[in-house]
Amino acid sequence: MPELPEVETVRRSLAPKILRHTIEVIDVRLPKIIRGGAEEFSSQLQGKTITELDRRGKLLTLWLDDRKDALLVHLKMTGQLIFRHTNNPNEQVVGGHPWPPFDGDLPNKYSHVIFGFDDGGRLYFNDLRQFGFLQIADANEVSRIHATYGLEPGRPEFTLPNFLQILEKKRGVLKAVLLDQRFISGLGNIYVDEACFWAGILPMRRVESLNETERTRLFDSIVNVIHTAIEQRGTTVHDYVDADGKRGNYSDFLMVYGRAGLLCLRCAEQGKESLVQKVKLSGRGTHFCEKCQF
DNA sequence: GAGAGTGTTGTAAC
DNA sequence: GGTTACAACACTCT
Repeated sequence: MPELPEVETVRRSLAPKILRHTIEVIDVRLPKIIRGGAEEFSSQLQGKTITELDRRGKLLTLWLDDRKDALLVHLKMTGQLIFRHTNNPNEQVVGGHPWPPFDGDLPNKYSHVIFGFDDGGRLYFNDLRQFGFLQIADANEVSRIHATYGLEPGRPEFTLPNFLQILEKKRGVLKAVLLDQRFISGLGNIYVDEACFWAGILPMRRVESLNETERTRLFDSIVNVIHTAIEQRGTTVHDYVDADGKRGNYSDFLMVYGRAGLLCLRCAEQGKESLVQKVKLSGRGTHFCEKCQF
């Protein structure tokens, strides 16, 4: 599940490969993946150079040429952006470069959009569940979309005072609040559960019931979880890989997510015994330890 | 082999 | 405004 650390890892691994390179060929194999129509999409991208690679929350923004338009990419649940240099001599040559692309396992049946770059590089947008999308937007539209995203861990504005200030206005179940991208952007199911664990707070608590100490612990936990997860190049549960096709290592650091029925590691460390619980909250599988989260 | 579970986001309905 | 349900989808697990 690509959340902030995964999308950031894709951004970092992809940037050196495509920045200042020009898109020569676009192959849209599943038109419904393109928001706003596949025909215009291809004609608008043809011959454009990627000049900047931004991220807002879980949304990637690939700026084109003079920053007038951008290519937006959302990976949703199972999307991948994998880059390869072609090495198959039997490929047909189109526009001075081999086409169609083929490199070992790619493209596969989930490769819905393929970009061919001027240096022979290939960018594959794969998506098993087809929830992700690609979209061309002009600078105004990009600003409007970016503005819908809330305070973001890792950015300078993500300070304790700012966090406390916006939390003050929120009501409802903590899990739902933390998943709300308009409030805090970038957290998904995995990191919400992990942050709540580190903060020692139950995700089913209502935010209005949290005291200042708990709110501060929550802030610190979000910062630490996201920071460490980026350091570890994200979490791979099923499908997530970076632009090199590599898996993320934060899977080894998970304390509650995916550990239902297993011993709580923090309790075990303190000589206590408790099993990680799993319930459904806000429509999502929610993991916690009932002994060390309150 | 049927059915549930997996989770992001937008939308509808309460 | 919070909350729930559901839709998009395909694969894995029970």
